[in-house]
Amino acid sequence: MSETITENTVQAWTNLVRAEQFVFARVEEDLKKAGFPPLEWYDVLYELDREPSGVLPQAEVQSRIMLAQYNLCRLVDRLSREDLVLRQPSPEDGRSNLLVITEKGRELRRRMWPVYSDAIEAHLGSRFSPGEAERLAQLLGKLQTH
Amino acid sequence: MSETITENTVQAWTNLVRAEQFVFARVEEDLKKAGFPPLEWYDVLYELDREPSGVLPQAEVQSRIMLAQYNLCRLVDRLSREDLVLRQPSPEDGRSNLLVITEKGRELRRRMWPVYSDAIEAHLGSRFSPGEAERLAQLLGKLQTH
DNA sequence: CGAATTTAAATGCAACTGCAAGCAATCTAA
DNA sequence: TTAGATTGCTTGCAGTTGCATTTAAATTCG
Repeated sequence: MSETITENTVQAWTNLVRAEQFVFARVEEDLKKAGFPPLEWYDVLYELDREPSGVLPQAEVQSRIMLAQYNLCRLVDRLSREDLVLRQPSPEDGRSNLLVITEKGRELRRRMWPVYSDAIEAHLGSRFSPGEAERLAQLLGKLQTH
Repeated sequence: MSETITENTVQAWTNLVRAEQFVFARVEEDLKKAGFPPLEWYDVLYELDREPSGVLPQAEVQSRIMLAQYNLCRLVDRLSREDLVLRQPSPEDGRSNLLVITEKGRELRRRMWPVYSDAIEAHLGSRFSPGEAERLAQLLGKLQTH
């Protein structure tokens, strides 16, 4: 038997999907216009750059950003082809890769951030009061755990 | 010069993207497990099915669901290959297609809905009180206009 | 120990997407 | 009216994704 579902829930679902697509597309568009790569590149560079060592196991990166294993594998192919990241065999675990951010990778991330943050502000932040943004973040936070 | 951006805004952005990906993936997974096609198929069938006539111009469908023109074109290829939708030349405008939902298309949409709504309830609705769902929908609604 | 399982990563294939270009019908404005 | 722009749709190509499978290393457990 099918569970009951309220109109509010359906509306929240619909708006969640639409709002995300809408805002995401605009933010990526702004980055692209500025000559930058897609956001998933930023996500990987960000995770590595905020490690003081600049190193993380590939599997750890995968668990932090939301990307299937084979997709991260191929994203790392692209990143290392551009010398933004190095892929090294782990000395501790023969199955594992270590990803190392390069200076070029750190610099790209650094240059992307002003454009990225402006885009977030323009397409999301500017539409909310501080209290609303906080409340939205808090409500959305409830959706991200099993 | 780069605009200022607040921590709350960044958090709202991050949670928006993560929550949407997280919930969307789970809802699609449930549909797939039940042997159903991707959600975009539902979106098209839904727009047509709720028209009493079951007919809409392709361009009108495109403006209602969020899909690039060439992607809708190819989605309609797939839908019509499965006899869920018919693509007819418009008698009014020689450039335009009319999309017509078939009985098979209506029936598929009807069968998908219980699985779909259960998934929305399980992955989104059940995590909120009615007031929270309403508030979330309202906040997200502010993001969907130019 | 050592066979069976699990984990990390990579890859061939088919399907899907984005981009740029194309075609044809319609609209616009001199 | 008619040249030029716009609109609706399609398509070739290159790049990306999902799925299923493979390889190799590490872990589990009888």
